[in-house]
Amino acid sequence: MSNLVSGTTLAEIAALIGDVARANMLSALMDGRALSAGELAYHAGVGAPTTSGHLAKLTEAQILAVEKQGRHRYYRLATPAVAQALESLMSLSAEGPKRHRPTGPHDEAMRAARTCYDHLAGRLGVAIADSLVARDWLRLADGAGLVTPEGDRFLCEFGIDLNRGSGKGRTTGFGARTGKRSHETSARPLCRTCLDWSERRPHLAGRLGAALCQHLLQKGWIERVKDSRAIAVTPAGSAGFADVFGFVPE
Amino acid sequence: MSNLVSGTTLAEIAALIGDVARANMLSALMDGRALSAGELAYHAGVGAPTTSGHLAKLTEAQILAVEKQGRHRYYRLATPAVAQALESLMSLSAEGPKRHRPTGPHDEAMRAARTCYDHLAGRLGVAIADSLVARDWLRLADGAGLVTPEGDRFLCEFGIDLNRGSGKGRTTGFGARTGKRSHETSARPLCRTCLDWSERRPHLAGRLGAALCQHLLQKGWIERVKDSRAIAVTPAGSAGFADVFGFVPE
DNA sequence: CGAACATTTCGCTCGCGGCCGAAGGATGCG
DNA sequence: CGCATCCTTCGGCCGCGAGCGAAATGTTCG
Repeated sequence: MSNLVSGTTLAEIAALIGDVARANMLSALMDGRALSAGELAYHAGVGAPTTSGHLAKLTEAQILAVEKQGRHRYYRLATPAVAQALESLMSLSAEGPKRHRPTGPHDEAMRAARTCYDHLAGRLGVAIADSLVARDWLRLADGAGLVTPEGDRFLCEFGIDLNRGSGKGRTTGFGARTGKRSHETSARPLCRTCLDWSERRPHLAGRLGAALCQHLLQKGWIERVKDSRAIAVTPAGSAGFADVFGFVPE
Repeated sequence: MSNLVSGTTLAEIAALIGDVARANMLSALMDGRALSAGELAYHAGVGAPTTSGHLAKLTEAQILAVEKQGRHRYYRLATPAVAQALESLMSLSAEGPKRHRPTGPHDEAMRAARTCYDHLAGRLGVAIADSLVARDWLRLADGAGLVTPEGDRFLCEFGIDLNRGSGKGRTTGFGARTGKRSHETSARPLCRTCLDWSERRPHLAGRLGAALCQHLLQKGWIERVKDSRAIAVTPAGSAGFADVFGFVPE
């Protein structure tokens, strides 16, 4: 055999994700928040001891980070790169026409709108991306997005300033580090797109995606659904999306 | 438990990758070429029957595509999305400072320069990206890259026209499909970056990355190393890189 | 056609790893 | 303090699936 190193490490990391219990935990953590071991046990559908073992492995592999708070231990995805890897795996799994997924009611809510780590996904996320593109505020190509000057102006008015720290710099994290000319590097705001696993179309990720999601939550247009990654559009949001983005979010 | 669907499907796909033999096969296929079942058996380090079973599973899951040619069966990664997912998993596995990897000689060649599906990675890939950024021909931010007008001019002179089909449109594949305004969408060439698993720094992927790799091969500056994803820089390449990109490729 | 080769199917073994119950820290609260 | 809660460690059970050898299928030659 030839390249041992990449094969085994790839297998190690994938095997950690490739267990139903652990995958359920990771899915639950995909909304970017931290959950306690007990909550994760519930999501995974296994007992506490089993959960503990899984979490130890995932933490050891730096897939999760842990923060102890009193007698609870809160686990979260260690880095944005982890979220990105998980998302790309999920889009793969949607590939085959295969057997139809049961599509429970809970599932349907997720398809409509959900968070994907720090940004919006589902039909809502795709619709927002489409809207920005249709207005020529954003141009997508090759897995990346470029905010046009008009788009930048709109976002500014809307309350998002990409050139400042609105997204808290949590994303992949270059741009500031690449050269010593960080001020110049992001002269034109960029963003990353992310292939939506339910819609099979791109939605907005990266700094822009995170800033948008945060801003919409803050504006009260959308809100998190308890105990789920699903997102609900408020009445104010319905009006707002129609008015500003030109679509009615179902 | 909450979201069954995403968890189980995520686990299914990850478990397929999370086996040493299969991961080795996938790693071997990461150079974008198609390999026969026999060759894959060799790379995986297992016997022919075992290999056959693995390949059947991977094909069934649409991770691989198969093409029969005579008495051989050639397998390749089914889509660019698969390559992207694998790459993101590999960058994850490099995260931990953990135990030092053995770093065999073969491995060292891969770290110096290798192909990553359809583009260049390793120190060479990173150096090219750095060079383009340093000359302000390319700006990186947020996992995406933007070719500046000067950069576009340089690439054109160099023999790469991003606005035409130099990359054969094999990448993630938006841009042409998103709106009906494909001609306008790529008014300013974009590209995707890819976090190098050995260097922990971004290199160029997407259309630009693929076009560059292809062009450098064609120019004879680099060539594939037999039976490996490693890439060797030719004498012509050494001179060329120093001349055009301003660095000596070791 | 028959020999050589590539790949698959079948039947089997065996070891890794997920799972739980019980017991052992750790932390908070009255 | 003493009890309740949250989490972990330990020991043991058990099933899934990777692996191989032998034989079947298919394909290219001479």
